[in-house]
Amino acid sequence: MEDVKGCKVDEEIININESFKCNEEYAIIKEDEFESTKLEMTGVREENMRLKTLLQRIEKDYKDLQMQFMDIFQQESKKNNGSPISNTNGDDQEQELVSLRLGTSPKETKKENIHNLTKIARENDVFELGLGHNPKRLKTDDGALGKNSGPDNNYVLTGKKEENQKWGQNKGLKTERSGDEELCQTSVKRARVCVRARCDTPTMNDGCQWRKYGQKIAKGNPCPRAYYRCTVSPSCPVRKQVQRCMEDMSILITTYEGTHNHPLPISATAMASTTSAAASMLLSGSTTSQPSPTALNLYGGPPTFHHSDKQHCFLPNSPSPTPFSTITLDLTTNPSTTTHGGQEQQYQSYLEKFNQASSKQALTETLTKVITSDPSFRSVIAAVVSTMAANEGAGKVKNEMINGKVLLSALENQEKK
DNA sequence: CGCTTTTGACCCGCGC
DNA sequence: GCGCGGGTCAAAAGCG
Repeated sequence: MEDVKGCKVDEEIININESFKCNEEYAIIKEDEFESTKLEMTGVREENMRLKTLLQRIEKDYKDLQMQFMDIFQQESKKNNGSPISNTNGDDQEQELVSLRLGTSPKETKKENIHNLTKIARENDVFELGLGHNPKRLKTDDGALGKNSGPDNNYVLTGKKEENQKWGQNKGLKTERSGDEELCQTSVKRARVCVRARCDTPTMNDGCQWRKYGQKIAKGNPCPRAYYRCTVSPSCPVRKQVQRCMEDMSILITTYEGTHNHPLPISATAMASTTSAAASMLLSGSTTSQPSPTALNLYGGPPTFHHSDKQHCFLPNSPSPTPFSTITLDLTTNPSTTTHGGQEQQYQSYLEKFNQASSKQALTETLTKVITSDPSFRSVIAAVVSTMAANEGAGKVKNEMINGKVLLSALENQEKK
């Protein structure tokens, strides 16, 4: 009996010893992991510091440019005060001002622009989150990029007409605005950003919330065209149209129009900033009086320009000129391109390629304007940096670092040029 | 119950 | 003036 008990005790001792050994080994492994994580974190921290420094430099440059612009603007104002301002000059000036801000309507008064610039300068100290979002716009029209349908919209329109003004083609709608404003309205070039991407789902997940409000079978394409509204904010004028490409059903063509008048979730910022930048490039880069569709192939090769071909982009294909300018961002030629999974990376790569493509088109000037004036770019960086600050996990930090790196390298490249 | 989607009707501009 | 096509509305249906 005693022997049996002794055996059991021995067995238990052996078991305990073994488990102790296991724990010891486990502890050693964990310690190694901890050490390597610590090293990784140190690296990430160093990278973080480097990026912060770079960001500060960019911000400083931005401020300098802002100051220079303000100086020039003030000098111009003084000149104009000395002599009677002709309408043409005034308009030119407005246009110039407008071209320095993404999504700003020429209808904004000079005073408002000064006000906005001052605000931008002030905001340099505090980053704002949210892309393509510009709640501070005071008097804007709605619909195309840079427009807002807020309560201070001074259109006197009702129901459908108002709706048409927001999204439609603005065909001869009569408003009670002054002649001056009407003149501006007719000269406004509206931008639509058409994104072509391979996608096997009904819509591309761009991070934003959309509500479907209509569907139509468009002539020449058996696939129905779906109409979506942004539902993040009830007053948001942004809409998108989604349709499958007739030639390649795996390609989804998404056309965005309008600017979000509310903060966007971070997941939506990549697409919002890209479409915003693309639209800005189109609006300020185009010198033709007639809006001409432009296509950018973002995955290498020379950028493909094509005309308003409904096979590629289902935009209004009436032969008469419309107030819309169109830029097509083609994501379809990259063999690795798929939606979902690596969507975030895709957008980031997309941003980088967008920069490259832009330079290829000798639009560096425009892009520089975008970089220096576009709150969206600042917001992208802001979003990345604040996420880095907020996220404690090393993995998340690393991901955001990658995102930040892509954006910052794009900015660096642009600066070098 | 509230939100979203569906879908036929409607409006509007344009060409003939 | 009429028909066509694009875009939107809004009631009904669907869904969680």
